[in-house]
Amino acid sequence: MTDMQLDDRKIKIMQAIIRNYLETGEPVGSRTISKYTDLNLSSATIRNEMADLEEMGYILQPHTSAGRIPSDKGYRLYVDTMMEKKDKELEELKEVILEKEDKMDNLLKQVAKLLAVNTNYASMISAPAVHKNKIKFLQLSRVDKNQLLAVIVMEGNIIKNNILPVAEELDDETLLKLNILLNTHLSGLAPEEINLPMITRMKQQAGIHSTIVGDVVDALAEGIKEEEDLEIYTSGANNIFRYPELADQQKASELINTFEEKDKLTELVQDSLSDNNETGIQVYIGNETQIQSMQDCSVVTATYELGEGMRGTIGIIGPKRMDYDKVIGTLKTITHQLDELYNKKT
Amino acid sequence: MTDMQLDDRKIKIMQAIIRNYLETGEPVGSRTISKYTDLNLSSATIRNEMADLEEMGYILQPHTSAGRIPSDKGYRLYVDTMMEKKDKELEELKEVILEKEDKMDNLLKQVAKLLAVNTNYASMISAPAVHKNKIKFLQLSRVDKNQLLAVIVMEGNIIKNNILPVAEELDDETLLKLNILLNTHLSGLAPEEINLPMITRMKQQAGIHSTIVGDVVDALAEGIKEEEDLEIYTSGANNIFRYPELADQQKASELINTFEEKDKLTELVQDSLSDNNETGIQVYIGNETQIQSMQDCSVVTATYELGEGMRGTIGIIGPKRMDYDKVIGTLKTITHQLDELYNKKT
DNA sequence: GTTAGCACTCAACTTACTAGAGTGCTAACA
DNA sequence: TGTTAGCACTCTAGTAAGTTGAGTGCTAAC
Repeated sequence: MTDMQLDDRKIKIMQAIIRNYLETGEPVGSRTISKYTDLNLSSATIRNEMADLEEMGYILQPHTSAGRIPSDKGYRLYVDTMMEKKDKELEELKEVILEKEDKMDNLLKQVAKLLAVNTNYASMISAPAVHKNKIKFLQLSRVDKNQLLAVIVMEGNIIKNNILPVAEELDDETLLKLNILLNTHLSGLAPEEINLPMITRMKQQAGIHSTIVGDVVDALAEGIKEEEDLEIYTSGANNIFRYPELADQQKASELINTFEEKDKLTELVQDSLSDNNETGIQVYIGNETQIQSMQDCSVVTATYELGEGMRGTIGIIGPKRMDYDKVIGTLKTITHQLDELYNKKT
Repeated sequence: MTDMQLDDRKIKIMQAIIRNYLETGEPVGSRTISKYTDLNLSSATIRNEMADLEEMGYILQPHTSAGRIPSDKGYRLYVDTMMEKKDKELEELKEVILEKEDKMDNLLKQVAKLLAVNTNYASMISAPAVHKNKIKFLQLSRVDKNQLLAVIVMEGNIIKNNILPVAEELDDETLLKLNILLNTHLSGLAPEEINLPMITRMKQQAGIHSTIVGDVVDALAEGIKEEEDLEIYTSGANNIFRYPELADQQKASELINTFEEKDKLTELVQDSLSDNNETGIQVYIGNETQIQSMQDCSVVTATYELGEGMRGTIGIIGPKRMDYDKVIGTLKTITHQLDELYNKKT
């Protein structure tokens, strides 16, 4: 009972079950395996082994007289230890992505779409978070009598704008002074390095215009906060209809909703960003995501990095029987491409 | 045959059929109508009338022994002539929207969501197109040795940024001069008013820095172009699962795809913007949209206007048997709210 | 340890039947 | 002439019963 071992034969059978199920989506029976593998065993023997595997929790039966399907534990085994890595089709995507947009959000949308189309699963991508990113340059300009424009350029040329209302009209000279003040104090810093004493000092130096300094700092803070509930783009939601196990009305509706609302996806992205394994790739099977509506899905995420401190997440959402090999390969490719793209541009 | 008239009684019956069908979504039979109306007619008489209405094309039978459902022509009749206008529930939404975000895209997303939640249909909203909008203010600043930042502020405080690479480093004075040059020539103009002679003149005045002037103009042009393939936000896509007539896999998949891809929606928005009827409200029933995947849907659109020349479209997408009264009411409310919001903010 | 054989199970499909809602038509009525 | 009662007919949706086939577990023999 408890001393059962995952010996070599069991592993081979397990592999055969999963491979077959990934392809067909149907429960697989003993007879199929008996032919599918090179073990030359009869279906009866396979049946015995399968009974063991079931007891061990790697496979389960939808109903008494059906074949077996992998359990979450079974998929996990497969992903962790049994998958073949293939490092091909790097080339295929190469050109597509490189010619792309310079605007960040368009690029991300394109990538999401590219992924969805290539894999036939749904995809998501989170905009890189910039909280560790440094301020490169600040500028206040007068838009009209009682409005100032504050432009903040961060490392990696991420730009934030804010319109600030002002009570008194400022002359050019004051504006210039304020700009110099702000830049000498703030540029080169990451937002999290800006502390209260620093702000107080700046306000002192700004004299009667201290409120403006306050406003600029607020604008900065807001820019950061905005970045923190990260922007997520999704694509290929309708791909879920390709997989009967996800396509019934109830599930489809909930899934579509999850893609649209995005707040659940944010959790997922946060999680994936925080967990630092060496490859940057993570696989969530079924309930491992903690997202109710994704019980019957698997999610594969990868972290990409543009320069220092700017990390985002790409993810593929599909049925549990997704083609993990291919998905992981594709994600690796794309993250490499993004790296390359960034290095070329700066 | 051909001399059949839509007399009073037929209209009343027609109305009863549609009302009933809007509520239930089931084909309605003669007996139901005979009770539903105050006409005090037997089901047999109603049957005769219904046969007429069918011949005239206002209703149809899904199959021989079922009741009747309205045809597109029937819905059209209803929307054009028979609908009760109700101008209520203006109040209910009032507060929700006013406290909202200052960032345009967030506002639009919120509005889309508000609509979807309130109506239980899918919604879309297009960002206001700015092509007629005037340039308020331009500014070039030096980010580092070989990069300039061009900020363009348009009327209504719409801001565009562009990073320009430059070959030679510019000193502060030249930069100031260029800024003055650009602002004196361009501010106050709508992008379409900027013509070639004007550009040439500016380049002349800029002397050796004429390439920069060219770059700025390009950046402007690009900003406009970007605005022209209009941004559209959607919400409530999963609401389609509430209506069995849209919820089967095939249709749902296509619809979800249409919402996601958005290019088809763009056509719709274009159309709705170009057609100027006095109310700004338009109803597309079934094939009137020309969008294949929306054959079984109706779309109601409304145009909103923020200041001069900045018009966008809001739309509700639902089943043909949508509650047209309510939808039109809600759209009117929202467009008013948007107007108000704009007036308050400027 | 492996396998052939057999009884058993159960979802999925087919077929036949029933109920009920609705129609069109005819004939009678006011 | 318009309205209505009545009736035969149609067609979907739902139910029940039977059939098929893939698959299992178990036993006994190799």
